[in-house]
Amino acid sequence: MRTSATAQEVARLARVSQSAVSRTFTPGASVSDATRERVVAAAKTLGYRPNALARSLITRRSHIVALVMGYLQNQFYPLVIQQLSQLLQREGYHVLMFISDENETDGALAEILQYQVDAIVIASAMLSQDLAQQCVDSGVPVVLFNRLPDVDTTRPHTISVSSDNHEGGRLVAQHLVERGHRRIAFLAGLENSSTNVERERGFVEGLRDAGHSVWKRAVGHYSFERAQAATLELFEGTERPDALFAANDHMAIAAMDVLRHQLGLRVPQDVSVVGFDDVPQAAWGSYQLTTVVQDVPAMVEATVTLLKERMDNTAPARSIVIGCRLMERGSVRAAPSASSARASVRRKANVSPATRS
Amino acid sequence: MRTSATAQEVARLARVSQSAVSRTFTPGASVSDATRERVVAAAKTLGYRPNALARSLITRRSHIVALVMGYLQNQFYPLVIQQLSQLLQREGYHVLMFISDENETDGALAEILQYQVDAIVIASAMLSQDLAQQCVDSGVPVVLFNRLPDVDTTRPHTISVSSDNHEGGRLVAQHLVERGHRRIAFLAGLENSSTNVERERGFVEGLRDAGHSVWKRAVGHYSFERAQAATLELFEGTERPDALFAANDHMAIAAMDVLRHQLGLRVPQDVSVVGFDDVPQAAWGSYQLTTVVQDVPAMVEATVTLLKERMDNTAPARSIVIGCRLMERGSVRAAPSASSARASVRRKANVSPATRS
DNA sequence: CTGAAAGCGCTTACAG
DNA sequence: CTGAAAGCGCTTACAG
Repeated sequence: MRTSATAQEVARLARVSQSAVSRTFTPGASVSDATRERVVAAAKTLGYRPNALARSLITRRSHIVALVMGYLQNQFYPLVIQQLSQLLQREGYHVLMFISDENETDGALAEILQYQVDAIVIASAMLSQDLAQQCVDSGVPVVLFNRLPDVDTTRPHTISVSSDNHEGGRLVAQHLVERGHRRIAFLAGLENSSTNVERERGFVEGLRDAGHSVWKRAVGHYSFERAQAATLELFEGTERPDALFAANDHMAIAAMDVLRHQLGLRVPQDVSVVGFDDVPQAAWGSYQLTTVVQDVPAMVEATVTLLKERMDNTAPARSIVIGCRLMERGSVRAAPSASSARASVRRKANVSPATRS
Repeated sequence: MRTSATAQEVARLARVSQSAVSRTFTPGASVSDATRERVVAAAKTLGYRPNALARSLITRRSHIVALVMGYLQNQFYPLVIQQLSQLLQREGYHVLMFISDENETDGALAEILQYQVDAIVIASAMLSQDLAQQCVDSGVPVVLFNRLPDVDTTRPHTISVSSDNHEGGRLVAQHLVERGHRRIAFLAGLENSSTNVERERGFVEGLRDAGHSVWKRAVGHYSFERAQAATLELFEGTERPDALFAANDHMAIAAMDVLRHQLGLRVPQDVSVVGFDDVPQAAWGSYQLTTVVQDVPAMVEATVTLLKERMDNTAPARSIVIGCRLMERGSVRAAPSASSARASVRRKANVSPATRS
C-alpha cells in the first residue's frame, strides 16, 4: 500500500549511489550539478520524498513540536493554535496536537514522548502541574504558554511565555476606579491557575492603591456555564455590584449575557464589565467589551524564539513576559451615574461611536 | 541531550536479549513472566520508552493522522479539532496539525507526507481542491471532512464525511416560509465550496417547492468582515429583506450585529435570521440564533470509522452523510407581521421560552 | 519462550 | 565530488 519510493530505488534509476540521493536532498551537502540533475529527475519520475521518520532516527531531530491544550471553547486557544502552528511551520517544524482530557493525560503524554518530539509547548491554564512537571522531567525542552511554572518547579528547564497578567489586573482596577466605580466585583477563573492568581493580585493591588477593595467575589473556573452561575451569585441581593471584572473574556461574555438577558440590567449603564484576553468576540457588536489585550502574535513569536534557543542550546534558559494594554470599548460607563454609584460627580459624556444602537 | 535509554541498554541491564525487551513492549508477543518482570524493572530504572519513530519505520505504520485546517475563527473548527483529536487519541493515533495558509500549502503538504502519516483528514471548506487532490494522489487515505469531493475527482479513494447540507437548506426554507417570510435573502459563503453549494441548492429548492424564491443574494465568503459588508449590501435601499439565511453561523452572527447595531433593526421583529452549524455562540443570550445543527460528534465518529476502514482496507471505500436538524431559538419571528410580509395571515403566538428579554 | 540476525530508510564520517 | 559502510532504535521471521 505504502508505494512511495525509497532513496535506494532512486539511486538505481539515476545510476548513482544511495548516498548521492541523500546528499541531493540535504541542503548544503556537496553534489555535482550533473549528479543532482540525474537524481532530481529520477526522484520526480518515482515520486520520491525522503522519509522524515528515518531521517529523524539518525539526525536525532524530529522537527516535531508537541502542542498540549485543554479547553478550546475559549476562543483564545484556537487563536494560539493557528498562529503558533503557522509560525512553527514556517520555521520547519510540525505540530503534534494533544488535547488533554484531565483524566487520561499521563498515558497520552508518555505517547507524545515516544515520538521524540523536539520540544513541548503547554498552552493551557487548566493543565495539571503534574503533567507539566513530567514533561520537564523527560528532558525535552518545555515552554509553558500563558502560564507560569509553579514556585517549587522553578528550575532552569521550566521556561514560560506569558502576558504581564499582574499589570493587566492593575490596569483594570485603575480604569474602573477612574470611572467612579465603588462596588466592584471580581469573577475569578481557575483558582490555582497562574493567570487567575496574577490578574487578581494586580487587580486587588490596584484597587488598594486607590483606596478601594474588591466588593464581592465569585468563581467561574474559566467555564462559560460556571461563570453564568457565578454572575447570578454576585448579583443576588438588593445591593448589587456596579462593575464586574472577569478574569477572561470568555467569562465576561457569559456574564454580560446573564446581566442583560436574565437580570434585565444594562451594560454599561447599570453595570460595567471588563474582561481579559481580547478574543475576537470581545469586539463583536453585541458585546463591545472593554478588555486587556494579550498580544498573541508577540507571545507566539517569543515562544518560538525560546523553543529554538532551548533546542540549540544557544542561550541560557529564560522566560518572557509580554506587556498588556487596555482596549477600551463600550462595556464600561463613561461617568458614574448618581443612582448606581451614589457618587454625584458628573463628567462629560463620552459616548463611543461604536456604542450607538 | 536526548538521554532517553534504548532497548539495547535495557537488555543489558536486564541480562536478556534486545528482542526480549521489544517483545515486552509489544502487546501480544510471547514473553515469559520472569523475563517480562526483569525487563519492566530495568526499563523503569532507566526511564525507557520505545522510540515510536524507529518502530514506525519497521512496522510501516506511524499512527499519525494529519489534520489539515484553514480558518479557525469560525468556532466550528475548534470544535472539530477538539473532538476529533480526542477520539483519535483514544484510538491510539496522534494528530499532526496543519494550518493551511492558502499560499504555502503545497510545500507544507509535501512535508506532511514525508512524515509517513497513516491518513489525512481535510477539514476546511476553504481548501483548494488542488491540495485535496494531491493528498489523494499520494496514496495515503484521505477523508474530506465537511466537504464533498469535486465531481471530477470522484474516485474510490476520495471519501468524505459531511452533513446533509442540502436537506439543511430545505429545512431553513420551509421554516422561513412557514413563518410568513417572503422577501428572503441568502448570504452565501464561499461560492465554490460544497457546503455553500449544497446549502444554497437545498434552500432554493425548498423555497421553490413552496412557490417562492430567493429575493436577494450577497456573498460573505464565510468571512466575518465580508459577511458584514454583504449584509449592508443586502439591506441597502428602501425595500429590505424580512428574513436572512446565512450559510453558516459565523456569518449569521456577523449579520445580526450589523442589523442591530449599525442598521438599528430588531431581530426577529424586523428581520429573521437563520444560520448553519450550531456553534456554541449561536446559543449565547445575545444571539439566540435559530440554526441547522451539524452533529459534530457523529461526524467525528464517522470520520474515525472511515479512516480505520481505509487504513485496514477492511471495507470498500464509502462516504457518510449525517442528518441535520433545525434548532429553533429566538432569531426567527413567531408569526408574520402584516407590515413587513404583506401577508395578513395571523397565526397563534408561539413564543419560545428563551426569547423573553 | 528466547536470541541472533536481517532490515526499515535514511545520514554521515571515511577514504578515495 | 563520490561510494561503501556503519549505524540510528526498533520489529519480526527464523531456528532452537
